[in-house]
Amino acid sequence: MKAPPANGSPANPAEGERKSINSELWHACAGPLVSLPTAGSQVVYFPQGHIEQVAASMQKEMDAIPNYLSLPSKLICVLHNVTLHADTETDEVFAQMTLQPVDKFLQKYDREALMASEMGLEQNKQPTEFFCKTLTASDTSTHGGFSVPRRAAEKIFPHLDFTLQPPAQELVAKDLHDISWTFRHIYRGQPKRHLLTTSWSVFVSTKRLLAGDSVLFIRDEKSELLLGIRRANRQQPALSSSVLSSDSMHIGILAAAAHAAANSSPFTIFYNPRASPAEFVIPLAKYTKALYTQVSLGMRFRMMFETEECGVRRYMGTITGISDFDPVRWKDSQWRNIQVGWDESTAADRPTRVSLWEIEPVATPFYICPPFFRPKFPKQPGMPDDEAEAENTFKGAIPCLGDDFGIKGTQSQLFPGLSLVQWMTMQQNSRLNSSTSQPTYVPSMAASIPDSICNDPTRLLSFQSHTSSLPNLQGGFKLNPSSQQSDQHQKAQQQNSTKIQIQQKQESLTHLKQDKHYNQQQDQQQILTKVQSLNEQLQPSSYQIQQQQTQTQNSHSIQGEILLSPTSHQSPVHFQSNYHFQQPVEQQQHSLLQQQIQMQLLQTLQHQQVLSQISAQLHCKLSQQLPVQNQQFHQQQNFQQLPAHQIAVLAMSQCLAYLAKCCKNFRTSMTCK
Amino acid sequence: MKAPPANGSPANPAEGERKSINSELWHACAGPLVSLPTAGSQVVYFPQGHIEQVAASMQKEMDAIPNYLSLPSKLICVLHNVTLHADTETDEVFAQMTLQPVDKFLQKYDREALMASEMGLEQNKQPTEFFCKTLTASDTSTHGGFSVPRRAAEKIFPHLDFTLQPPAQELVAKDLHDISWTFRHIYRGQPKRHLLTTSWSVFVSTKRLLAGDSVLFIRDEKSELLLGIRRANRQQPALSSSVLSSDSMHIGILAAAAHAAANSSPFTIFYNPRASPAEFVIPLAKYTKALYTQVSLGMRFRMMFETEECGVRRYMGTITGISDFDPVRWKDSQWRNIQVGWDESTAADRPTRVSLWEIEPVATPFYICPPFFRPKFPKQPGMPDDEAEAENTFKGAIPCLGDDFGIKGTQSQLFPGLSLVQWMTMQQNSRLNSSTSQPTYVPSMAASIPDSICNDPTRLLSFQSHTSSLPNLQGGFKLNPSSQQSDQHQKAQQQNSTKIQIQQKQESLTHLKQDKHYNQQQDQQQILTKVQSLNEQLQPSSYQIQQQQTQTQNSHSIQGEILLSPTSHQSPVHFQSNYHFQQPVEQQQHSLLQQQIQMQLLQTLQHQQVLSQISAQLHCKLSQQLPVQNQQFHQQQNFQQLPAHQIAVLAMSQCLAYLAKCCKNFRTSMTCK
DNA sequence: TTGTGGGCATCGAGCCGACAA
DNA sequence: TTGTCGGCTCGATGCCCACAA
Repeated sequence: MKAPPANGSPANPAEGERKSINSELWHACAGPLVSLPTAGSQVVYFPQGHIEQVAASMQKEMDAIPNYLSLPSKLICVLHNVTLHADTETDEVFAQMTLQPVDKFLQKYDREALMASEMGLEQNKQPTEFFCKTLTASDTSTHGGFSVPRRAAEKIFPHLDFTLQPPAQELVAKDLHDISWTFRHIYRGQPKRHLLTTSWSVFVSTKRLLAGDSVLFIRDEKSELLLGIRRANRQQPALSSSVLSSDSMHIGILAAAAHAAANSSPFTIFYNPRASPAEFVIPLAKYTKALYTQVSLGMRFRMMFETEECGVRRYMGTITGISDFDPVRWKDSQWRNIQVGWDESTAADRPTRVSLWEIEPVATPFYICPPFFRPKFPKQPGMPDDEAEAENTFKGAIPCLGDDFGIKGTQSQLFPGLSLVQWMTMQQNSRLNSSTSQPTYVPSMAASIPDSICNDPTRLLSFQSHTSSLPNLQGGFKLNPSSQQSDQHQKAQQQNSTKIQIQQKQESLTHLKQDKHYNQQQDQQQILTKVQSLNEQLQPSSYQIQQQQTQTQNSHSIQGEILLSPTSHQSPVHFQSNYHFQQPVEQQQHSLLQQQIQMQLLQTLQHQQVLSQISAQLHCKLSQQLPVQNQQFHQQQNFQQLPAHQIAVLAMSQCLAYLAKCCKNFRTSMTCK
Repeated sequence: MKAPPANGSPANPAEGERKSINSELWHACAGPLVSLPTAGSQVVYFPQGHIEQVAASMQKEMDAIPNYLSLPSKLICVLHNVTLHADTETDEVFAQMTLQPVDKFLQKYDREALMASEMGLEQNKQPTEFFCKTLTASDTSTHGGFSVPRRAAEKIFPHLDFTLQPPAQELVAKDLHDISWTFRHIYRGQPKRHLLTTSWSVFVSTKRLLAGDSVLFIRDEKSELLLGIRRANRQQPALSSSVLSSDSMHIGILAAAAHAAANSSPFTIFYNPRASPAEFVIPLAKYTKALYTQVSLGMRFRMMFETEECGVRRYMGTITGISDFDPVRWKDSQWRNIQVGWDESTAADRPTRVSLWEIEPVATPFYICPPFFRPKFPKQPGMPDDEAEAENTFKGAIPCLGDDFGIKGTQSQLFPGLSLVQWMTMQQNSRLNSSTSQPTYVPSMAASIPDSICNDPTRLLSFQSHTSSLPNLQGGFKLNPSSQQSDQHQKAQQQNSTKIQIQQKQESLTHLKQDKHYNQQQDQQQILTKVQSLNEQLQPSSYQIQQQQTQTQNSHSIQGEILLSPTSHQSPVHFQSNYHFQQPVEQQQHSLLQQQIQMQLLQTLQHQQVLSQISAQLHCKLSQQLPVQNQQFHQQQNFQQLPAHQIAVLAMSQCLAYLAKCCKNFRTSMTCK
C-alpha cells in the first residue's frame, strides 16, 4: 500500500510474492512450536479449531450458530497442498492448505497406512543459525538504533573488519516479502557494542514495530541474511472485516467443510499460527499416536509453550476433567475435551481445556497400553468367545479405531459408575493381560466388584490386597505388593535394585538432602556402568529393548523405545522416550545419549512399578503418610476434610508430579547445552 | 492500533465506537448514490451481489463454487436492523444489516403492502451543509497545509474575525470515530485564501491520505463540524485475510443465506458501499417499481454514477442484451441480467451488465406501459376471453408479479424465436393497443409473420410498410411513415413541427454546423414561447399533461409527468422526467423549470415518433443510408459484413444515442448552475 | 480562485559516548 | 553486557509569500 521510503533502504520488492516465501524464515516467524504437516500426508481437520482461529482474529466470541450441517467434529483429509504466505501489511505468517476429505467408505485403517502417514509427521523446522530479540523501548524509539546482543552479532552477522576505526559495515537482510533492507552495522560505544543505526528506524516505522515485538535474523544455507518479525501478543486491531460478518465466516467454515465432506472434494483453509489458539490440522500419525494415550482424571502431563525469547518451555499440569467442550453443537468431539489445571500460579494465559494430541503424558502405570491390540473390525454382536469378552473388559482402557475412526466420546472417559479403585484395578488387569507371557483370560474385576465393597474403604482394602498383586516382570524389579510402610518399601527397593539407586541420585540433585556433594562427572560414569549392567540384565529376557536415533538436518532427536514382547505373535507393549536438540549432537555424545535414553526408559518402567505400589498403599492408608517424602504436598492439603476419592486422586497427582520432576531434572542435567 | 500522536491534535477518542456513528457523515463518506433501506421495511437480498462485494474486496475472482444449497437468486426479507460502522484502520464506511427472510407461504403481495413498503423507500441522506475536496499534491505534501476552497470555507467553517491580522482561528472537527481534530484555520497569502495549516499534516499521515483522496467537511444540525474522508478508487491492498480463504467466505455467504431462508431466521450481512460494485439489498418498493420497466433490446436508459467531486452524473446507455449473468449457478436471476453499452467512449469503468433497478429507462414508444394493467391474479388456464388473449400477447411486454413474486426468467427476455422486426412490431401493437382510445383487439403480428418474410429484406420491407404505420397522437406530430430519404424526412419534420426546430437547435449546439452564432438567452426565450404554444396545442386534446414539483430539505427535484389518458376509466400512459439539484432552486426559477420539463417531455414524445420512423426505415434500407446524419457511425461500422439483425440493432443504438445526446445537451444548457 | 514552488525558521530524527543496571 | 540518557548536528517539516494557471 505504501510506497517504499525514498531513501531506498527497502529495495528489490518482489511484486506480490512471486517468489515463494523462505520456509526457514516462515517457521522462525511462526514460532518454535509450529509445525506444518507435509503435503500428500493424511491429516485430521477440526472445524472447531478453525472457528476458534477466526474468532480469535475477530476478537469476538462466535455466536451460537448451530452445527446444522451435521458436520462431524473431525474430518480425515488428504493434505494436497501447503503454501506459505505472509500478510503484505502486517507480515503475519499464515499457511494455505488444500484438504480433501477421505471418503468414509474408502477409509482404510491398517498399520501400513499409519506407518506411511507417520513419514509425513511434523518436523520442527526452526533454523539453527538464527537469533531473536525482543525490542526494547530504546530499540524502537526514534532517538537511537538497535542494540544487537553480542553473541547474536558474532554468530549471525558477517564478521566486521576490526582494523577499521570504528569497525562498521553495511548489512543487507531480506524480509518475508523478499524485500532487502540495508542497515549500518557498527561496533562502537564505551564499552564497545554492536549497533544497527542508519535505516533501522525506517524499518521500525515501516513494519510498525513497538517495544515488546521481536525481530529475528537468520543466516540461511547460502549465508544470506534473512530478517523477520514476530509481534507481541498484545491486542490486535480486531481485523474489522468490513465486508463479511463473523456469522458468515463462521457458517462459511462449516459449510465449506461440510460441502467438501459430502462430495469428498477439496477445500481450502488458512492456518494462521500466531492468531490461532491451537492447531486444527493435525497429522494423522500424531493424532493416532495420541489416541493411545489413556487419559484419566488426575493424570499428569506436560505441554509445550512458547517463551518470550523464542524458546519453548514445558509446563506441568493435571487433568481435572474430561468432557465435551461444546456438548450441544459438538457432542463427543475430541477438540479440547480435556479440562486441565496448571501447576504454576502464573498460568493465567494457559488454556483450561486442551486436546489429547497437545499434551505429553507423564508416564505412569495407567498409560501402558498395547497398540494394535484391538481387532481391526468391530466386534460382531453375540460373539461368544474370549476375545470378545476381553474387548468388553478393555473398553475404555484401550484406545481404538472404531467405525467412525476414533473413540466415541464416553469410551475414552472414566467409567462414570466405577470408583477410582475399581478403575485402577482394571488398568492393572489390562496391563497384566497384555504384558504377561501367558495370554490367559483374566476376569474383569470391574464387573465383579460389588458396590458394597466400593463404598467401604476397609473392605476395599482387603479386596485390593487380593487383587492388586502384580506379576513380576522378568529382568526387572521385584516389588512387594503387601508392604505397608513406605519407608520400608523404599529401603527395600534401594537394596533390591540398582535402578532405585539411580533414581535416588536424581532426587538428591534437587530436593533431598542426601548426597550434597554430588559430582556429575563421576555420577555419569557410574550411570553408564549401571546401564550396562541393566542391559545385560534385560537382554537375555523375553523382553526386548530397542533404540532408535535419528538426526535430520533440521532437527536433532534421539528416540528410545522399549518393546515388551511376551510372545512373538503378540503385539508389543512399548514405552517411548525422545530427546530433541536444537544443536547437532556431537558424534562422541551419541553413545552416551543412547545409554541415557535406555536408562530413562528403564526408570520409567521402574517408576511405574513404584507408583503401582504407592497407589495401592495410598488407598490403604488414605494418605496419612505419603509413600514418597513430599513436604509441600503435606502442607498444601488438608486431607481430613476431603472425601477419600479426592484424596486419592490428589495424592496420586502429587506423587506423579514428584517423580516426573525427578525424570525431568535428570534429563535437564544430561542434555547437551 | 496506533496511539494518537503526542501533540494532542486528535483527542477525545471514543473507545471502540461506543457512540453510534453520525449518519450524515456516514452518508457523506459513502457517497451521493448510496442509500440504505430503513429498518423495518421489506427488502430484496441478492446473494450474487453480496459475493461480488467480497470478491471486490479480495480483488479476486471468486472460484466456481456451485450454488449447491439451491439458494434462490433473491430473498425477500424484512430488514430488522441497520447499523452504521467505520473501519477503525481505514475509516472505510460500512453498514451492518440484519435480514430475516419472509416465509414463502406468508409472502402476500398486494398493492397495499407495496405502498406501505414504499414509505420506507430510500432517501438520499446527503447532507446539505457540506463540501468535499479532492486533495491535490500540495494538500498532501509535507511542505504545506490544506488549501480550502473559498466558497466551502465561507459556507461551512465558522466565520473568521477579519479584524485580526491575519484572520485566524482554531477549527475543531470530529471524524467518524468521534475523534476531534484541531486545525489552524488562517486566511492569508497574496491573493488571500483560506488555509488549514497546523496539524493538517498529522491528519494526512494518520489517515494515510494521498493526492486524489477526498476530504469532506459537514456542518451538522448542532453547527458542529464533522470531518470525513473518501479514498480514491485506486487499487486497495486486497484485504489479504490471513484467516479465512475466499472460498470459505464465498460459501459462507451462500450458507448463511440458505440457512436463514430455510429457517426464516435472521442473518447478518455487511454492506460496504465503497467496496461493493453494486447494492445488493434493494428496498422492496424500488425493486417492485423496477419490475414495471419493460426492458428490451435497444432500449435507451440512464444510470447514475458518482463523479470525481462527490457529485452524480447520469450516463446514457443502450440495452444490448438480456441474459443470465451466470446461467449455470444462478439461472433466471435478475442480478445483472441486462447487458448494456455506453454512449461515451470513456466508459471503461462502467459495468457491461446492470440490474433492472439500477437503470432509469428513457421513455420511448416501446416502454409505454400501463401500470396495474395486468389482472392481479394469474390467468386461469383455458380462459377463452379477449383479456386472456391480450395477456398472451403482452407476455414479456408487461412485467407482472407471478406466484414466485417476480418475472420468471425468460418472460422478461426477448422471445428467442422472433426476429427483431417481429418483436418491434409487437411492441408497436402493444402500444397501439394500450394508448389508443379504442381498446380494440389487434391481432399479434408476431404470430402472423411467416419466417420467409423475416429472412428476406425486400419482402420485409413491403411487409413493414404495411404494418408499421403509426397512429397519430392527438395534439402531436404528424410523421410520414413511408418517407424513404432521411434528408427529406428531417426537412419535413422541420417544416411540419415547431418542436423539430427546437431539436435541431440543440443539435446545432454541438454537432451540426448550422446556427453557429447561437444565442442561448435568445433561444431560451424562443423555447418558452414555443412551449407555450405546445401546451396550447396539447391541452385541448384528450391527453393531459401534468406537472409536479417537489422540494424536500435534502434534495431539490422537479418532476414532470405526461399522462396520456385516452378515456377516463382506462389507466393512463405516462412519461416521466426529473430534475435534481444539489442546491435549492430559487423561487423565480421555478416556473421556468416547470416549462422546461414540460417541453422536454414533449420532446421525448416527439423523439419517440421520430425513432419509430427511423426504425421502420432502417429495416427497409438496412443502413445503406442513415436516417439521421451520423458520420461516426458510418466510419466505425462496415455494414456489408454484418448480418441484417445486427446491423439493425447497431443502427438503432446509434440513432438512439444521437438523439439522447440532443436531449442531454438541451438539459445541460437549461440546468441552473 | 487556487495549485505549486522558493525562502527560511524550527523541530525532531538520529548519531555519539557516558553511565549504570 | 546492554538499556537509557544528554549532547549535538543536520535535514525534514512546515509557515510564509510570489507567481501563474
